[in-house]
Amino acid sequence: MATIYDVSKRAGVSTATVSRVLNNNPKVDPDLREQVMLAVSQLRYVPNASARSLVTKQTYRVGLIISDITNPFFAETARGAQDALDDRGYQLLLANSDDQPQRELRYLGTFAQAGVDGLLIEPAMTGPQSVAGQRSAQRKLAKELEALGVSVVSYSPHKVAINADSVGIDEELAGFKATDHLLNLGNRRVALINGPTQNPVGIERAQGYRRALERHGVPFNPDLMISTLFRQDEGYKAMRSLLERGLAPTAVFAGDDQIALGVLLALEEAGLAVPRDVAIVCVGDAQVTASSRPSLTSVTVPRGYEFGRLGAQLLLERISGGYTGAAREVVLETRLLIRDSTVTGI
Amino acid sequence: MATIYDVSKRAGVSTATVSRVLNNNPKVDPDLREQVMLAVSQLRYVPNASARSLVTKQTYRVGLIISDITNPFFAETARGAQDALDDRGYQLLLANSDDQPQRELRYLGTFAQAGVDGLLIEPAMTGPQSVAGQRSAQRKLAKELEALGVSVVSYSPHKVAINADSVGIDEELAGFKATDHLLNLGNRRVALINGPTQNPVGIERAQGYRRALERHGVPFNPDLMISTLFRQDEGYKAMRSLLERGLAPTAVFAGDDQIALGVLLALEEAGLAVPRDVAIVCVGDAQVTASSRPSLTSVTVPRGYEFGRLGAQLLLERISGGYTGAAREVVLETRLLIRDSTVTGI
DNA sequence: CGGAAGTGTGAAAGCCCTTACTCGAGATCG
DNA sequence: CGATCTCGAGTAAGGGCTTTCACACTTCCG
Repeated sequence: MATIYDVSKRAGVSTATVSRVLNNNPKVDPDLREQVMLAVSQLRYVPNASARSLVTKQTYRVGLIISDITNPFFAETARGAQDALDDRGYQLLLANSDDQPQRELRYLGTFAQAGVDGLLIEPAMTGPQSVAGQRSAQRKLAKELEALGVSVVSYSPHKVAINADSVGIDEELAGFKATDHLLNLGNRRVALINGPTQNPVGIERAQGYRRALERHGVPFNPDLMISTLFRQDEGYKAMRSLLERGLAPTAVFAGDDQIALGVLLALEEAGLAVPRDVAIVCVGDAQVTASSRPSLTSVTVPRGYEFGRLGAQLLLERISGGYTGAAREVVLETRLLIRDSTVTGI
Repeated sequence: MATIYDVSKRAGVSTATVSRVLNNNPKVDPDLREQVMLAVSQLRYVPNASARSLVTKQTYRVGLIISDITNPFFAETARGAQDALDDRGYQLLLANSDDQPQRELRYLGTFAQAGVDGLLIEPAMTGPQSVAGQRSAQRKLAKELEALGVSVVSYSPHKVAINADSVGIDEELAGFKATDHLLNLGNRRVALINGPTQNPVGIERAQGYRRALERHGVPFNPDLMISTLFRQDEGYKAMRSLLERGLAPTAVFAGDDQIALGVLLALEEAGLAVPRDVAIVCVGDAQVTASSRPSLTSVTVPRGYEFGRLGAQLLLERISGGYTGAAREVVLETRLLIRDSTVTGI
């Protein structure tokens, strides 16, 4: 591997000049610049990123911590983030927390050591402070995040650390809209099959669910609320368990589109018609919910791609020093799309 | 940020000793070791990865170049790879090539500069040498790969560079099996809706398709072969275009499960029954193809997760010097699963 | 035409680690 | 008990790059 020294010798200049050329410093004689470029290409010289980072304190690397890349939403998030980062020459490091706080913390450490310039994080453990145990976990994360000393953008409606921007949707409202729709259609036995109990997104959607029930004067029935994972197979299992326990609801609010897909499968298997026997609403992606059969009524979330892209952009602004103000909270809009899983024949 | 020097001062030892402690060098007095550890935690010291890499020439970073993380198969691949790497303290850098050779090459450069220890790559442009234009592209990739000088594992049945291991399936055979099944059922107008023309996987599946046609004495009809992307929306469009042009086949071999899902949608929309009017086979994931309605007959590929995990393991063996031999080719088995999209009432 | 100001270049320090190599002290042996 | 060996710890030399600072050379103005 050729070094900057080799290049400088070949081009007959100092390493300082080579460095200037490589960094597009304008104060370099065009002739010399050309000589240097020539030497660079002849030697197939590639600057050593470690050495460079050592002095500049910049790594051009950003960490992304999500629960699971296998979830299509996060795959899109990753894609959006990567595209945005790539435009500016940044690289993306991937980590899957599986929604486990300790894994999240571990990756935080790993990234700290690797020296990332910034961090995109979908926090596993921040939630409204009212929830038991959440508070200390949240504090811990915030502390770590601040100790890290890098820019942070979180995919959560909550401030995860001082000066950490966030992009998300109003999860509580989404949950409310979904449940409200089912109740408006006359349903009274409305089940909620949700993500993990400690997941902030799940928690808030559940709060919206309960607010809607209250609003409509329907008592909350704990038996009808199941916490599982945001995955198709888990949604399937949860719905089956409801049916097997003789708790069949007239409507299901599925925590996300993956769960809804599983619910659909379980109902079909049980010979129940959607929406005649059981109606389904979920919070999820417009495309995904449109292409299932029957199509799913959903409170649509902007595509994961948008989340990724936007988050990365906010992050880059902070990294580059383009923005140094207080934490920004970007709240994207959701919309109720009524489709075949709640109302037929539209 | 504290440095190793700060730690050494506080612990009353030399930086060398601190370094030894940090790297678990056994030749350190237990007392000193403890003092050092204490100082480390008091100062919240985190070693600088750049400085370390600069001297050790190791980055503990591995690059993954795939066409698109948004494809569930590759999301799983990424997950599998990340899990395997994580076990050994390695990090994963993500890049999406979109199957474009020039993007692939660009990322190769980026990774070279960033200094990865190894590379996992799903090559966009290597294919059988008989295909026009492929050969030079293939050479170029191989050359770059070798110039990079890092260990490489490719997700392709072809040797992508000297000493590059690979893990994949026999794509040609998969294509053959799928098409053969359709022909055995009596179909004669069998369409192929495939991935990009320059994609090696697509190319080979297409070769299997043609071999099966030949075997059954069915002439190849170029009109029935469409190249698109391995995506649901693209599969949908392709099927629609076939129908609109009055080229409706009696059976479709979909290049992958995503395409198949799109085809299914288009057929349903056109009021065509599957499999009565049109049968469908695809190469794809056992779960995905099982959960569509109707379920999809498919030549099942091992889960992306396995690919990811296996590839990463091979790579780590090479990186650590545990294996230094010739290129290994891991060919995973495929199996034809007959389901509702070709035969009803089983 | 002398001095001030401006310009492009190079020398060298320093970023934070790892790792020969050196050295002193204690253990071992004849 | 002195010579030899062991072993743990420290010294110092880099690893490849950026950047400050000083320096030589032009250019410009009074």
